[in-house]
Amino acid sequence: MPRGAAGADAPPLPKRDAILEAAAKIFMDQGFGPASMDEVARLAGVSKATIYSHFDSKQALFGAIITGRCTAMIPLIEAAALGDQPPADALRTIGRQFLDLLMSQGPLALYRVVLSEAGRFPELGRTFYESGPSLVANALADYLARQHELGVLETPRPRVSAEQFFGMVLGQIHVRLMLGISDAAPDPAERARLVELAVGTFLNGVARR
Amino acid sequence: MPRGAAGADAPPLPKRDAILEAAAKIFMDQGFGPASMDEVARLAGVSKATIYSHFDSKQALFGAIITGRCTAMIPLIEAAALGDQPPADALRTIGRQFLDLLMSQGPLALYRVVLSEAGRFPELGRTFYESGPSLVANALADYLARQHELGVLETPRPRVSAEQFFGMVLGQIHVRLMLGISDAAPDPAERARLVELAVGTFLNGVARR
DNA sequence: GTCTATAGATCGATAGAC
DNA sequence: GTCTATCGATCTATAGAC
Repeated sequence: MPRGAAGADAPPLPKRDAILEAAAKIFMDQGFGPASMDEVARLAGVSKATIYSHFDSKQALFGAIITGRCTAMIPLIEAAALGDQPPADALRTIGRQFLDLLMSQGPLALYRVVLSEAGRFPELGRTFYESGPSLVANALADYLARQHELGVLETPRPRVSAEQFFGMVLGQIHVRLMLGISDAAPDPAERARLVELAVGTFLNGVARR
Repeated sequence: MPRGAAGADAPPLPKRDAILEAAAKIFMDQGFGPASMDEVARLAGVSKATIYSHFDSKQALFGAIITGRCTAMIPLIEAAALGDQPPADALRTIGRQFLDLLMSQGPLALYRVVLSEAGRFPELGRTFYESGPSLVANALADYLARQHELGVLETPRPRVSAEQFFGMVLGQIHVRLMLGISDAAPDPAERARLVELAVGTFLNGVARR
């Protein structure tokens, strides 16, 4: 793997970048098994031998692509700083961001591919989980722990409560989307109503009395 | 497909049954793509030509297997009759059953396979959803609608509330299991605590005041 | 580094004998 | 119905020329 980390901007290895871009598209569209190196070569405009001069194997190329996509999710999630907003505002904000993120094409396709290959590439499952679901749950858990200490909310197990809140917001939407059920995606207005209902029920449920 | 529906008991076609059993094991273990008809034939103790005399194609065999497994989930779910139990009991019961079902090997492997092939076999996604997640959500939604009419709970959108309750119970457990995260499965005592916490928060949240 | 050409293996599906 | 044997297509990976 020459040139481990290139400069900030930099198109220093045009063919290598072309391979990465083509492989990303094909792996994300088709998954590991059905994707063929011939097709990657054709889309990248290089020969198959060139691919194998940059990457050891199909598995290595796949791993590089998917790991990159997983870590690319991290900034999307870390942007959600809850600070010391009132609980209703904080939950509404992060709930809405969470729902929008989970319904967007990129993370959805990435989750699909990682799931399909979690057996063959166990470390990818952990990388995905820690770059996505775990990170967002930790962000909310930190907020809930603070509100618990402040005496505002009754959340003695903040990480569990955080997961339960996100589970509430999501309901079965993600399952329907993953299964390809038609009309599975609620429009923005309905999404707002779902988040509002979840926030209301959750806050009622964990309010200090 | 000879002998559309056999008699009640009946091992009338031993080779056909051997094929179905072997194919079920291999498809559930490996998924559609990686599974090979040679391996099915070997495990079933027949030749490949015999398989093709009973089933038109690999796709047809796969569809028969998966559809059968999906509809086999139905009795497991319809057993959950909530009747007119008090809300805390009803939610505790169905929440615990739901969590145990989602964590068991059979449905977990089936969900994994259906997800992987939802692109190739769109109708399987719908069959799975309607035999499993939708059925269990409807069962709880019916109960919540009744309690709403009785003035016990404030659940004007019972189907949404049902999905939100199940999402709460599950948290990120299913995601971790599907991704192969080690130590993803809570033991029975922790499972009981998680359900208890979800029931408490949810009922507090939707209680009529 | 990059190409063309191909080795070597696997797989779905079928032909033809019994 | 069931078998053996095989076709034809596809795939990963590499050898060898430039």
